[in-house]
Amino acid sequence: MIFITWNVNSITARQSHVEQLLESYEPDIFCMQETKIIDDKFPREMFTQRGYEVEIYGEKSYNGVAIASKEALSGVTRGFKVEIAAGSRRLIAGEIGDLKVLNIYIPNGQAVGSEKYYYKLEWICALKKHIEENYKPSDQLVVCGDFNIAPEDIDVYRPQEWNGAIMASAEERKHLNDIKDWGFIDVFRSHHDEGGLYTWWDYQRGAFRRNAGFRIDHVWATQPLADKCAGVIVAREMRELERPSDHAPVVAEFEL
DNA sequence: ATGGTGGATGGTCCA
Repeated sequence: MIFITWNVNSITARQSHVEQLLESYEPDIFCMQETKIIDDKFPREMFTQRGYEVEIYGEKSYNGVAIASKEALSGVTRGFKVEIAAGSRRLIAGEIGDLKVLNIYIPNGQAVGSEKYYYKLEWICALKKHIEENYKPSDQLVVCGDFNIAPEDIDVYRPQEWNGAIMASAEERKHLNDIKDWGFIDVFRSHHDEGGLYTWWDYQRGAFRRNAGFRIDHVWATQPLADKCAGVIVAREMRELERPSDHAPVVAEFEL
């Protein structure tokens, strides 16, 4: 089973790239973030024409998440049960048989100490509560998406220069790690122990050319599912295309 | 120190 998560940075701007990704990898499940479009305007046909079902939760201009899958999702939920302040469309979940999928777009947080940073922390706390109330560590659960956090210094280009700034600060890392401790394995990291492997590069200053990136897009699996993970890669070639997303897809294979 | 880029939008905001 091929599983992909990708922050597309606008589904309309990235339509041809998404088509290329679907043709290259033929994912069974494809989770998207930052679709940036209201549900009525989402290009569903791109998926339905290729035999995918698609579940969406979008808004105008910002945020927005979606899941395309060869088999239809059941039990689809959108957002937290009780939305927190400034609730935005950043979470969609569903199930295929025994497999549970939770696709998230954690707020960026702008800068450590800013209002948006505290919203980011609050959102992560709400996510933890949501997971505790709706899942068990013994479930076959995958949580994926743009977490906007590089979990460790190894996930950051020149961490000494970044020095605890946004996406790498101790407080957001701790909040995220509290969720991981509930029962997740970072399956990319369990298959790769080296540094220099990133999923996001700033559009500015030739960051991709210099591999000045961050590993902020993740696939986390509970132990029963992580045991079935055969491999995880970053599809860097999607970042090399003309007018790319600033993120590259993360592709995981599970033997289900 | 600043600005550099990109998407949605039609001002700026967000990343």
